Amino acid sequence: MAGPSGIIDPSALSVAGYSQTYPTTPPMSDDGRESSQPASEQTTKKKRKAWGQPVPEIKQILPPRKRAKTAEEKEQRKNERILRNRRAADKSRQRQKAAVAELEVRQIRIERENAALRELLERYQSRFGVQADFPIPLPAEPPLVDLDCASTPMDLGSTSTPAPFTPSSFNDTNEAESSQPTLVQSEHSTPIKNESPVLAPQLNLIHERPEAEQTNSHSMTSLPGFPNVSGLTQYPAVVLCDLQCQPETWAISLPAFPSTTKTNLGISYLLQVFQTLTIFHSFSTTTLLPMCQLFQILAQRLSMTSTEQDFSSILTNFPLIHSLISMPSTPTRPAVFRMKLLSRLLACSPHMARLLLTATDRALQQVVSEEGFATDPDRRWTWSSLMTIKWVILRLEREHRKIRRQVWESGTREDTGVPELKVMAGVDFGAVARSSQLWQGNCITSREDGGNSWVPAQEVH
DNA sequence: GGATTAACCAGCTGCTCCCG
DNA sequence: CGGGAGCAGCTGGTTAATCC
Repeated sequence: MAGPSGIIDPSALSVAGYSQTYPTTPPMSDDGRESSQPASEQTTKKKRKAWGQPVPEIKQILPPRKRAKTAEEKEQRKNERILRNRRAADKSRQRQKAAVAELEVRQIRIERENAALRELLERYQSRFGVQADFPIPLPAEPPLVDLDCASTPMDLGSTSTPAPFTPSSFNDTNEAESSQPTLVQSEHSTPIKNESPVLAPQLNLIHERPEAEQTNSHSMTSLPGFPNVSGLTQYPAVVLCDLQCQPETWAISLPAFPSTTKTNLGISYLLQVFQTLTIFHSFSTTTLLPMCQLFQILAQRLSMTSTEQDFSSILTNFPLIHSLISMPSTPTRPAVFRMKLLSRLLACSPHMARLLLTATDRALQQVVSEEGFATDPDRRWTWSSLMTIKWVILRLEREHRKIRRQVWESGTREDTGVPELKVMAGVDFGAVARSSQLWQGNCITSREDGGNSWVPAQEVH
């Protein structure tokens, strides 16, 4: 066998390893099958040698690439070739087995991951309900793609299950265009619903249409962490008014295979399914779970009982909050700053402004302390964005205090309604007014207790 | 010295044989 | 009968030998 340097390793050519396997006498002469062949057949069809023929011992080592001249050298080349070929065939089959084993392991792994993701999806659907046009997953036990039989991956999609997952939906240009973020102000009548492609349609908990509220009213209130208290418990959901996105943006369905192709599509199909599930899994872990966590915090009336744990969660999920409030411009859309979303977020809790300001400060420290701040345009944008958020929080909190004061004063006068103040653009007057009414009792109680548990954020800072 | 030729080589695969 | 293993043939790349 020729090594890397082209020198034949005599030990590699040794037939000692085969001496026990091969009989000393060729079986060809023993079984007589060779001799029983007609002469004409032997001449027309080349007869293979008997199985396990011994290879003669290598007498001399021929230099590599040196042409065999004599018959003896040619015979030796032939024998060397036989030995090399035996090893090569063995190696090839080992590789083949390893490849099959790897595919089997991969299949098991994908199936397990698929099951886990299905379970996760079911949990989300049981929590947030199922939207009619949201993709329905494949059956819990999808039929395995049998490459040997006539069934093709296409058959999987031809079941009665509607709208299976397909990554191809991500490539739908129309949908992609329709989901382009466009707005800054989060008004109801604006296409703001398209602004947050990072959010799943399952998060469309509170609809602005009464009928939609009725149909989905169970989704949020059925959660253990979302007590069914009208008013305050809706604020986290109200925040979501900004976050709604078109369900079709997230229509995930499995790729449609050309019906004519039947070979090797099973593995390709599995890989695509795996890719889709990975995308969904990433989305779940990076966005859905943090969002869910945030909403639970907001729903648990952190207004009066803000804890270190709440702050820790806000801090942990601050990048997500940041990305929802402020998005840099892209070649396809201008920069977005969701002022109204921030206003609604602050209206969720009297502590929210303080928590957000602290989280913003920490984020600012982190951005500035990292190396390359001055040269990295992305980091500079983050810094300016955080500074903007900080300034807006302070401005909004000032406006919110005006509104709260107005609400409380009108409440003490037992007026029938709260006259709308002239407030800064971007302030969600309604959300702040409603939250103020809800907190009023608690704050009064706190004051009566002689405590000073609630202090407006701006007074804290 | 460049072009051509043929041996060499590795890898793969269908066929066949052998064995448990 | 299924699986392991060897043989033969094929393919594509490399390289020594040969020719002009």
